[in-house]
Order: sequence, then C-alpha cells, then structure tokens
Amino acid sequence: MPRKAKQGMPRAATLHDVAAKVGVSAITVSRALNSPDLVSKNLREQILAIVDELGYVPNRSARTLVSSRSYTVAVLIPSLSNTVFIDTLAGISEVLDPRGYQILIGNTAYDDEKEERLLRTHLSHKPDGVLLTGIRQRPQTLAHLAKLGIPAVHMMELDPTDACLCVGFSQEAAGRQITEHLLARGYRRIAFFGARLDPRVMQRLDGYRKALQAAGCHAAELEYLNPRPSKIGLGVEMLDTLRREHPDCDAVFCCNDDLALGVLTGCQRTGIAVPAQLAVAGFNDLEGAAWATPALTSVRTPRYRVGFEAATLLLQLMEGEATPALRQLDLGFELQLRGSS
Amino acid sequence: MPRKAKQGMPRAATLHDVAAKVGVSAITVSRALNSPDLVSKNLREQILAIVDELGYVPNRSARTLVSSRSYTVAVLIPSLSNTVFIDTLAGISEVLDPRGYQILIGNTAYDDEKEERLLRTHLSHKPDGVLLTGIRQRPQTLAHLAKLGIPAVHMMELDPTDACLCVGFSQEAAGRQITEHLLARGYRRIAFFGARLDPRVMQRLDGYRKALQAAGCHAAELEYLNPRPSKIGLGVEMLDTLRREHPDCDAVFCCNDDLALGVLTGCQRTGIAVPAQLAVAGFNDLEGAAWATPALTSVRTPRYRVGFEAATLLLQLMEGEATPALRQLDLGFELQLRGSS
DNA sequence: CTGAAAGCGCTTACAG
DNA sequence: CTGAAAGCGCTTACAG
Repeated sequence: MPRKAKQGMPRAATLHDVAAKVGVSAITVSRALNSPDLVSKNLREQILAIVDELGYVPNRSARTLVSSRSYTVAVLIPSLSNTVFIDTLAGISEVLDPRGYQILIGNTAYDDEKEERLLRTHLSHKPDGVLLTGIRQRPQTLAHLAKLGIPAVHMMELDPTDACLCVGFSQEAAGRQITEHLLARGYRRIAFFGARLDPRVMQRLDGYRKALQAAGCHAAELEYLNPRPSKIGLGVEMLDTLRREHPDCDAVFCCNDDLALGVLTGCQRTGIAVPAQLAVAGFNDLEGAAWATPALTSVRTPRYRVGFEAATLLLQLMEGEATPALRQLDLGFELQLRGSS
Repeated sequence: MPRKAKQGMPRAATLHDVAAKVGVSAITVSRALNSPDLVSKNLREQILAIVDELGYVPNRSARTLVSSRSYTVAVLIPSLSNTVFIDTLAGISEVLDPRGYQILIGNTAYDDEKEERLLRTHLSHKPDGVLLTGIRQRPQTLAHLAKLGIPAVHMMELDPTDACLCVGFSQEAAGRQITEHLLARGYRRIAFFGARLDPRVMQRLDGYRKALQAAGCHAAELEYLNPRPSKIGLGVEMLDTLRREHPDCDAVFCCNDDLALGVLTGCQRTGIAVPAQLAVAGFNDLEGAAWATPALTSVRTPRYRVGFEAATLLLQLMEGEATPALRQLDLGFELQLRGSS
C-alpha cells in the first residue's frame, strides 16, 4: 500500500504522473527524456508537452540510486577567495555544465584533514569523478577512491613520480625562472616572500632556491615564510620587516600577487623607488598586477585551462574511454615582465 | 533476484554489509548512525567500529529518495569572481556545514534565464531550501518553489512590497548616503559610474539620483552606465571618457570598488590629484580599498552576515519552526570615509 | 531496544 | 517502438 501523502503537502510530479496523463508506461516517458530516438516522434512530442505542463523535473536521487551514475563531480579546492581557483572552477564548469554534470564544490581551507572529511562526505553523493587540487592527498584517501573505481584528476601541480593523473604546470620551474629573470637583471640580494605555505608555494620556493644556489647568491636569511593567508596587508608588513632586517636586499619575489601588491603599496608609502631601490615580482598575474604602479612583473598561470583540461580528461575517464596516454599534462606558464623589475 | 554485479566492479559498502558483519538488521545500523540513543551503547559501538572498518559512507540518494529530506540547499549567486558573493557563501557555509547540509552553488552569471534554468536543474536534487540573490526572479519561478513547499530566502536586497523573505540592506539608502557625504564635502558635479547594471547597481543609482535631486545638483549627463563587468580597466576607461566629456566634474561615485580602484589608477597615471581635483568613492569596501593611494572612501557592506543570517533563517524554515515574525532583515551598511573624498 | 514489511522514483535488463 | 518485472539503498511507520 502506498504510503499516505501528508495532508496538504505539495508533491512534485513524477514520471508516473506524466505517464498516466499521457496514457503510456513510465518507462516510455523515461525513454522519451533520456533516449528520445527510442520513442516514436508522435508520442515523444505528447510526452514532452505534458512534462512541460506538469513542470516535471526528474528526481536525481532515484536515477542515481538505480543507475549508479550520479552525473556529479566533486571538486576540492583550497579556497574560494583566491581568484586562481575561481578561474579554475570556471574552466571546469565550461566543460562539465553542458554535459549535464553537477559540480559539488568542496572548500578544503588548505587543510588536509578537512579535505579528507569533505571527500568522505562527497562520496555519499556517489560522484562519478573527482577533481583534486595538488597531489599531497593522503595515500589512503586516494586508495579509497581507487578501490571504489572513482576516477580522479589532480590540478595545478605535476607529479614527478607519475603516480597520479595531473593537469597543471611546474610550480618549481616557474619559481626558478622568475628568479633567474631577477638575476639576469642584475639583482643579487633577492628575498622570497611566502605566505600560506601550501605545497605550491613551497615548490616555488624550491625553484627560487635552486636558481639562487646555481648563481651562488642564495641566502637563507632572505627567505620570509609566513603561514598566514596572502593579503595586501601582509605584504606591507613583510616589506617592513625586510627593510629593517636586510636593507641591502635589492629584489623580492613574492609567492603571489596579493603579497607583491602589498610590497608595492609599502614602497609607495615609504618612498622606496621600484625597481631602482627594490625590484618586485609576483605570481599569477591577477588583474591588479598590470594596473599597479609601477606595473607588476608576475608569472601568468593557466588556471582556466587547468580547469578546462582537467575536466576534459576526467570526462574521458568517467565516460569509460581508453585511459589517457599522457598522465602529466603540462600547461606551462609565462613570465610577464613589467616595470616593477 | 539481485542484479548481477559487473565483473570486478568495485562496490561501496552498504548498510546491509555493515549489518551482516555485525549480525543485526540494517535498520539498527541506520539508527545507530542517525539516532544513536535509540540503540544500546554496546551495539552502537560495535556498529561504529564496523562502519569504520568497512569505510561505509551512507548513500545520500537512497536517503533522499525515501525520506524526502535531501539535506541539500541550492544557493544561486550571480558570480563567483565577485568577492561579495564569496563572502556571502562563507557566511552560508558557516551555518549550514555543521548542520550537515550540502550546498549546491549555482552561478547565474547575472542572467535571469540562466537563473531559472539552474533552479530547475537544482530542483532535481530536491533541495530542502533555496537561497537566492536579489528579488527580481520571475514570478512563476517563485510560484513553482512555493507550490513545492520549498522555502526560499532572498539575499542582498530588501523587498519594499514585503512579498518575499529578505536578508540584506537597502542598496538605495547606501547609494544615497554616500552621495550625501560627497555633497556634504562640498562637491557639486558628482558623476556616477555604473557597470554590469544588475538590479543592485540600479538601486544604488536611484539613491544617488535622489540625493542629488534633493540638493538640486542632479545632471543626467554625469551618469555613466556600462553593461560590461566591473574591472579596474573599465574604471580607467570610464575616467578617460568622463574627463574628456565633463572636465568640470569634481567627484565620482563608483558602483563598486573595482571601478573606483580603476579611477584612482587613472588619476595617478594622468596626474589628477585626488581628492583635490576629483573625489572618488567606491562600494563594498574590499581589501584593496584601504590600501589604495589615497585610501578609498567606500561603503562597507555586511555580506558575510547576509549569508550567515539568510542561512540561519532558512534553517528555521527548513526545520519547520514557526514562520519568522520579521520578513525583512535589514543588516545595514557603514560608510568608510577615507582620503579619496 | 530491535526488526519485518513496504516503498521512495527511477532505470536496467529482458520480452514482445 | 513499447511494457512488466525487479531492484538500487535506504527510512518510515508499525509491532513486539
């Protein structure tokens, strides 16, 4: 016996409601919606008309439960207030939206444990695939996904061990090249400003170190690492400290543009000439970089394309096509040399 | 007969798997997870141990299907690249995450039709509630929600007709007050720079008009409206046009900080003294406003709290508590007067 | 405190 | 091209 509907509780139309009204079976309605060419044109049109009239919206839960395809993709990113990941999300949506996938965004807040918890929660939605940021997830987390047969693509970094599928670029090479640029310009006392200290920042730091070591200019005391989030205000603060402790420093590579914009602001306020007294370089090339005074040298990163290509790759895996030949998709980066250096 | 499992296809643990391993019925496991005090302590502990061992994650689709509670909330916002909405989302998450709700973000891209389509798609997930931006949704969209008994709370604006539940502030009053501030400072030829032209920008424009009309200073030719997205670059452009067309203009109120930061940049580049030759005011008080040179006068808006309070209100409605006495929650705003004006 | 029965709304095979 | 049967994994009543 059907469960009694609660008094006056509105109920959404179901496949059966549509079917009854048209005078066919539910399965025919299902087919008219999902595999239109399996249903005669005439019937299909009748059905679609009634669907519209009733405002029928398929119940995803039912579909997911029975078909083991949820058309859901979990995307874990460390932050929503960082433009970088918003751009990445845009690339992901561009690919997944038109294919009918629902994106479940998980904000890990740069916290590995939270990432694990989020993934677990998201698993309850039976995602068809997962997009992860970086490659430092716990082994058991990745093993769990693998065991369930849920494909995962990692974004932003590359994996030197080739253990996981990655779409990104070499953060270390980017850090190295921008530092080499500063060296080429003649700067020798080059500081590093790092904030948040997530794995990608540390990789940029590695690149910075290698470049300076190769040039015989590395000085550990010029590495400023602060775990707080990157903000303009933090850049201002760090500049202050740097000038007090190492007034001889002639350039600073900031792990991102927010920090660098803060350094520029600090220089402007305290009358430090850029780049004559201090050269400044940022990372990511956000909109503000080009408009700063002087315009900020930065590294343009392909985050929209990272999202786009990662989603495209994931799509292939979810639709069960052949495993990709290329496991590391390197999208590169581009130095943007401007007035600040 | 159970459907045959596909060869080698990994299968997630189910309630039955846990139940079998413990030697109880599935419903007891369900209770141990959802209403722990209905199960004896001893049994509960055994069950939780096995849940852990098996890595059991409940299947949300099954739960949603049978319980008509999805623990999902659809949130429709016009953009993800606007900090305002990211802050709002943070407030929403703060409330909803700990209560076990999954947030489904819909990016409407400032497009009413897309909003309607998104909502329809989201309806397939049977959201327990909906958070909308602004109040200009199509009547049939809202009627559809009402018919399905899905509660909705509108964010960012207030509804003068009191037709819908709102958490926000008066955009018009904010526009009026910042303009009145400029008038009080003695400026008389005050321009308005509007971009995107979404309803909230138009409401700020209304406030601007009222203030100027009351002072007998309104001049339609000083209203610059551009449908493109707000960007620093656009602010630079608009300043250019303004100076060419109305060099006598002595102040400009920008509908948001991006535009205003662009105006400041343009002034700096072309040697216009701020505020001596041109006063500038923005809107939202983003981080960059306080660090600009000169620091930017702006309107601090309570978007985090908008999200927080809207989610709190929605939670009450979803959990079926009494309908709220207050249908318009006005969170106000705060003028931030700085060097630029 | 525990369980047997029923069913949420769909789709997957299998027939015709 | 169309349909009857079965079942996805849970929770809701109802019993005991």
